[in-house]
Amino acid sequence: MTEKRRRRLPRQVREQQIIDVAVRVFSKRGYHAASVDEIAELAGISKPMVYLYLESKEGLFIACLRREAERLVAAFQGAAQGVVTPELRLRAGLRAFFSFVSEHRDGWVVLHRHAAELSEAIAAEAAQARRAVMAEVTDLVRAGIAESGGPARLGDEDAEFVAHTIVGAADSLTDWMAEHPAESPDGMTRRLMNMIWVGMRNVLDGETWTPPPPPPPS
Amino acid sequence: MTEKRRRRLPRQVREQQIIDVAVRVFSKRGYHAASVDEIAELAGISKPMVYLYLESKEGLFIACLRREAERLVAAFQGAAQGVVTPELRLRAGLRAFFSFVSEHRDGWVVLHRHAAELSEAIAAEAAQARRAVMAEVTDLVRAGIAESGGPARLGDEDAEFVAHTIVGAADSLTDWMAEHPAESPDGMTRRLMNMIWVGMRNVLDGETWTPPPPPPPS
Amino acid sequence: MTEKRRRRLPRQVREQQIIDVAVRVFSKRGYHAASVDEIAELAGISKPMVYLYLESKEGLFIACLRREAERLVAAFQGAAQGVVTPELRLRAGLRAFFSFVSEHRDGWVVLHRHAAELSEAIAAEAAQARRAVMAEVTDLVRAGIAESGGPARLGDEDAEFVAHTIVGAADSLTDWMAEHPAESPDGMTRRLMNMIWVGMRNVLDGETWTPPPPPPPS
Amino acid sequence: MTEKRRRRLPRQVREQQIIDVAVRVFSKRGYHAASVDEIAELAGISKPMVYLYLESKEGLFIACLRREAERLVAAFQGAAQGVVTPELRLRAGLRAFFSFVSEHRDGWVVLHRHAAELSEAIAAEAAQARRAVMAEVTDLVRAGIAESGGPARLGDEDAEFVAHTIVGAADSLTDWMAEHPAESPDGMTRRLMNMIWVGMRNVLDGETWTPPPPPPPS
DNA sequence: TATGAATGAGCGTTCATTCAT
DNA sequence: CATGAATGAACGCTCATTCAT
Repeated sequence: MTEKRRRRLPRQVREQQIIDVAVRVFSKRGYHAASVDEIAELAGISKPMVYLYLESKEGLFIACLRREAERLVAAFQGAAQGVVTPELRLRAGLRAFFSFVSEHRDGWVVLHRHAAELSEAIAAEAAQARRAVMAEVTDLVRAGIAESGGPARLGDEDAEFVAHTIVGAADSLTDWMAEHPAESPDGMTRRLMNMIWVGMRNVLDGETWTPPPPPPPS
Repeated sequence: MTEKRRRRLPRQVREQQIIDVAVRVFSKRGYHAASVDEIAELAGISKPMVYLYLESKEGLFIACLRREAERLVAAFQGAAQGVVTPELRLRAGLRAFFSFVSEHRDGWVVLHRHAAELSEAIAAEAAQARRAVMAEVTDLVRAGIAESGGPARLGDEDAEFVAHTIVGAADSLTDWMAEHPAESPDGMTRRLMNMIWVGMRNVLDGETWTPPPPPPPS
Repeated sequence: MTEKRRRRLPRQVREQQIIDVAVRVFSKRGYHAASVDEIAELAGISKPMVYLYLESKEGLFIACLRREAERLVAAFQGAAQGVVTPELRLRAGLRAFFSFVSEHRDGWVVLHRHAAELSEAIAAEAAQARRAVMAEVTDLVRAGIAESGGPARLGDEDAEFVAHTIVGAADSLTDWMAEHPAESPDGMTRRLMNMIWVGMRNVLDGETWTPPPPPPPS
Repeated sequence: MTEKRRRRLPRQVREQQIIDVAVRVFSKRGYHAASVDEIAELAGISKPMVYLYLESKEGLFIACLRREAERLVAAFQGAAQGVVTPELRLRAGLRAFFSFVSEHRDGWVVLHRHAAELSEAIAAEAAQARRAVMAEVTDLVRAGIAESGGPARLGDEDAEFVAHTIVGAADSLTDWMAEHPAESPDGMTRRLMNMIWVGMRNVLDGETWTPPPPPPPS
């Protein structure tokens, strides 16, 4: 028998093991298609342990949500640490995001791509987790423009609009990144900064794009 | 029997009725949490009819996927019809997208936000549906820059990068839009154009954003 | 294969079959120890049918409770039909009870002997079923004494006390009866009437038993 | 650690503590719905202790059964101690019963109202416990009638019939008593003696109640 | 003496799917 | 064209019981 003898582990360790596995499985299958059986088996324990420590499938999923949200927020905050110019702070944030997704793709999927299939109870928790992430970005944006001499009248609306644009773009680009494995988080960041930095300034400065005049008939 | 006798309807009509309901239900519940029972009941027919016409739950979902993808692609194509300048074509495409989501939110959700919970068979179909949409946008982008005197050497990579950015931003902004019901598709489009048009030109022209020099020590 | 081909039966018939079996199983095992699996198997159908028709294990048990309570109350009422003197009405009621228990022992067990293990939801239903039976007896008692020239001041309390005595005695005697199979419902009734008729008159007439004086010391 | 450290207690004490709790829990929930987890927690010890001392859930229940039966039998015997006339001995026994139920309702429930849900092994034990109680009452009845000049030919059958009547009535009256909290064991006893004493004499003397003649037609 | 860690087995429930009419 | 009747298979969850310390 090559089977590993299950060693008795203290609760905290087992709990993290379970959550580690659960994030992977939830990410791969989605909430409903994931089965507690599979999670338990991959974690090398029996089902009742999962229930003993995490209460229910819902509880397990929420634990995953919370941990991954905390990790991502921590990544943001760590990245901005000590960076002074707003431009560079945004860059650092984006780089942190792309690094996080590179290294914790499952975590990001669990956090961001399960809205449709969740029970009301979980949906609330998920919304809050996503709001926490979005808030970090919004802060980055708002602080950025404020410090860089932007208009004081910057509204919440505009900042949130920009944040949604950036997060959505970044999220979508994780797919692109998956198809271009050579691309590093640094490269992604440079590309995306290039694409949005100027536009962001436009929006936050209140400049408005207007349709060009129709070309003169030849 | 006061109950209304269902009239016997030709197959095509019934099929569309079923798909209409199914899109709503799949959108609200997600693929796994949606039950064929509920769909049949809301469609006012018995379960075996669903299987007679759509083969299986998977078949039903795929039918939904295809129809909504077709509708969205058609919306893009209709919007670009007769519009000459690339800038305006992009604008028209975005406006079509936001209109589609405003009016067919369920369709968009089914198309775009169920990646995680799908069986392999469906996932392939879904990926293709999304690729079809992404291809439309990529074409818009590529054509745009080509006509507007952009570099001939424009790589597929860059165009796809930009397309991912735009689609991701637009997708994410549907959430923002849902929280700001006063905003019209036209308004959304102007805001987003403002944010990305210049950056897109930068990227496609090969200009690169570089980190600013560190501020001089005080 | 001697296995009987399951015939397709209309809902009402199947429902009664299921309840028939369920009463037997609940009676033998008690609510918690009874398994829906066993009930389904003995009924010759699959588990989902039970849930389709009876909603849940609780629903199934409540259906049993209701049907048996109705049957017993009907037996009481049928027995009293056309009997004029109160004494004979009580006798008829008791005879009906003993007949019911002889022929539907399981029904009586389900009705009367499961108080301890029921969920709050079911306990309420069970209490009501038992109250319905007790009410029949109380009426019998009250009507009896009233017509036979008993005191007008007969209180609800006394009538219920007597009813409890009679029902409790009769219930307990079903055990005795089970150990004396030769005894007929008629015989049981005569024995029990003999035992309680006079005492009942005493109680309802307000006569009170008093401890006899201590025997004179020798 | 503000938590009180459980003191190590000698086996006998712990055992009684566990049984105390178990009687309460079994009474409230019924045998199957009661969980060893709950009992252990309420007893303030860990589950393995329960198994160490009582072997199994069955063993625990049987221990409860035995202790409560012993207590009730002791109560009967203590009550009859030194009472000479049979009438008063019966009265004393009934009073002891009602007192016991007033003070140990849980014990009585465990003893008497769980027939339906017990495993064969336990059912036998429970039947024996109930028989022990019934035997006490039967003795009371038999002794009573014998001493008071009743017929020598008194059969076991009759005595047991009477005992069943009395025990069943008394049991059922515990419900009535629960709804009339003002009633004391003494009051219950007087009421019940009033109701059954004469009838009991009738039965044991061999007198038979006969249906009255039909009323003359008017 | 005492317990935290762990599990095999089973139960209530649901769901996609099919059969017979 | 249309459906009421029926089920195999799986899933979430719990429980009595034991092991290792």
